[in-house]
Amino acid sequence: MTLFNQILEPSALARPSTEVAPALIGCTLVRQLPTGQFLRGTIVETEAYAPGDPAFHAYRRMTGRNQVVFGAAGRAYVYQIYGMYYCLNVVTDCEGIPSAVLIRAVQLECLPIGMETSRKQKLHRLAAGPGKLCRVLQIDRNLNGTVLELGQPLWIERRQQEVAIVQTTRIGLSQGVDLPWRWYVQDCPAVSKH
DNA sequence: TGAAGGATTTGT
DNA sequence: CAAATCCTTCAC
Repeated sequence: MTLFNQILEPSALARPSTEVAPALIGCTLVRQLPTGQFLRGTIVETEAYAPGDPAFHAYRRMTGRNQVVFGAAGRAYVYQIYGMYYCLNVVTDCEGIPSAVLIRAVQLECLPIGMETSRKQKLHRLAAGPGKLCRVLQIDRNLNGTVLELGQPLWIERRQQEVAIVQTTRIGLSQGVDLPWRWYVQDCPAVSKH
């Protein structure tokens, strides 16, 4: 029996974020907790952030917070937002080119252990949004800079089936609002906003 | 050293 | 529509 699907080859992420973002739709995000428990979800919504993009944290210059997105592809960029949530990005493109893909929503495969009694929420809404996703997968700043590969706390597995993808503008921004750099699975109930 | 504001979420 | 909540960034 196969325990894991084939992980993404590193070269799949070493491309511009606007190519990687739609390519990640349908892939599986895997989180291994310190307890050893695996949490798995299908990526159903992404956004691209690229050089010259005024909405990007790396728009102006390298800082302590954003330095990981200037590095090589294949690491996690995790930052805190509004003092209480975290957002998970996948660093893409080549070293020296700030570039990342925000993972906005995943469809969880099953309810995490211990959540049965805590909340009566619909499974497909538990990770519908970048902040909710990090909350349920227990992703915080400790995972910033983590290499996304098998055996690490986070990794990504290749898409098994084709899905219908919709491309639109990004959400929640004050700048770069017209760039069509958001992708999501058509008619998917786990997407943050349809 | 301080102030402004944010790639969000939730409840009113 | 506003609060929650705190870190990052930029200005002085």
